[in-house]
Amino acid sequence: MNVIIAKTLPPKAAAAKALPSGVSMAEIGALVGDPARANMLTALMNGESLTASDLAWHAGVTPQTASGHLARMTEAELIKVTAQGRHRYYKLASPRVAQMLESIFLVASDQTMPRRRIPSYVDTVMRDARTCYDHLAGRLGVAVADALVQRRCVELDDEAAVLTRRGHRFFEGLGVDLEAIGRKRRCFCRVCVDLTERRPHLAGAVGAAFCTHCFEAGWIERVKDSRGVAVTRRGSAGLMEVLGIDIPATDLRRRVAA
Amino acid sequence: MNVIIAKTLPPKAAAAKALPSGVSMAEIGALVGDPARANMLTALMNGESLTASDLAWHAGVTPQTASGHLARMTEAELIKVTAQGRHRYYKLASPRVAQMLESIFLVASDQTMPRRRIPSYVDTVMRDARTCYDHLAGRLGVAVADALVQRRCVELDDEAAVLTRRGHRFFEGLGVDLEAIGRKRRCFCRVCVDLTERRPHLAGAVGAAFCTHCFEAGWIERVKDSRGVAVTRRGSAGLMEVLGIDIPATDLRRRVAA
DNA sequence: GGGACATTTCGGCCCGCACCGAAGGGTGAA
DNA sequence: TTCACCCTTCGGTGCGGGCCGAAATGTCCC
Repeated sequence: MNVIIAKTLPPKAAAAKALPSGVSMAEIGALVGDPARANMLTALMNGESLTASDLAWHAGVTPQTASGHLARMTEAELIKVTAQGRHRYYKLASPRVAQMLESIFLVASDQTMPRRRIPSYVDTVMRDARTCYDHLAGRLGVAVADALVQRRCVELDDEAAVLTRRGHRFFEGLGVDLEAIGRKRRCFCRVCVDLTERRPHLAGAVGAAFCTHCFEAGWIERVKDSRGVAVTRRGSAGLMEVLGIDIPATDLRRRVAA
Repeated sequence: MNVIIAKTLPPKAAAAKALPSGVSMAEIGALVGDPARANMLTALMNGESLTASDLAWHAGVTPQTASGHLARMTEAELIKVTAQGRHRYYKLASPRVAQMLESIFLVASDQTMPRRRIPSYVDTVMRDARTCYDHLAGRLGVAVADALVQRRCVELDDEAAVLTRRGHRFFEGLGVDLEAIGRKRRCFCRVCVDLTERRPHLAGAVGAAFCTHCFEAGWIERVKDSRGVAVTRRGSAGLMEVLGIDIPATDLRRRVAA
């Protein structure tokens, strides 16, 4: 042990002693770093629970392979499982995990944007409207955010947003229970940069509450096997009435025909 | 194209056609998923630029191995390189990347918290005060945030924060140029959950501006080979005077002795 | 009870890649 | 020019882990 040691002390040993360090971060990264697992997590990003078989299909692997992946992710507490009959339903363990995936997505989209891919039909639906774990995204999400800003219901910026007094009244008028989610007077929301639109939309508690409202009011419906959502006729009318935004009802005929 | 096809269409092919999907996310995850690279990224999380050799040391690998890692991460635009003489300085490519790493860290700390590790001296320094890419964290960061809230300079919640009018005056009194960073009247900041304290502290533009001010005023100094920062005597006095918080100057003697 | 189905465990194959030693540009100092 | 140093590329080794086939467990339904 000489002076040099202090500088050349094995970093790995040092890292092992340290708290949340590169190693633990690497474990999470490695879990997300496999295509099969990444596809599973992506499929779970809409906030729903899916069975092991569903996830195997999304990942494009056999059930036995998927089972191993799911066990590892459950062990690491990235996902949670609830047994129900002979099915086992998996979902993301927490909003924190969803937020992490979201941020990884965002970085990933930075590099993949340049090399253009052929937009598929699935992409079109996704671009129009989709859920981002618990809130709205895509053109719909951005349009809603824009309308809320224009009506002075929220003020927003690159990093965060705040619900104004007028915004409170607006959501209460819609029947959204702000007391349950919002603190005292002020109610903050997180801002989430939209992958496809490259513009901010509303996330956080308020974004989630509005999204829930849209589902409950029958304004939007989940599209099977996709993170995309379809805007119903009633939703199109409702959005126009409430926010003055013109979103045509999603044409599902091509989807249905398929 | 029949009905079955729509359901049993090879998911991998579908993913290839889709936009930012599991595959691109997996690429990023895989990069972060290696211990050596994760340690490098962790080392870069303080926002500084480091040479290839420094990073090799932090990763605990030989220079030639590190070189390969750095090339891959540069290629993926996770980091940026600037040649300077015979040195090559690497730094994180963007705040977005830093934010992603931060969120991965947060998830990673959730799982590693339960199994207690022996707190090393490095941990102690880190817990007291450190930088989180461009803003303050640790006990210092949380104390600053608390003091600002108590003085009604900011209002904050789990997701975001907003600088009040009084807060504007406070920072202007400190000589921080808010015009450069803040929009009109309102100025938002992102909130970052502290890894060690498990409580929110100030991030975003305002957090970064305050951190910069602390460095420029000589209140804090970087600790070599660590993300930790040391509070100077002047800093201790300054923080007491300005925010009324009692942070003793960091005792570096043990560090110097090493 | 028997058969279909969901899910898991086990065993073995094999590809990818992290690692290092050796060697080759490039830059700076003597 | 020569040496020292930083960083890179190349070649070969070894291990981890993702994959599937086969088979076991458990659940639902007839």
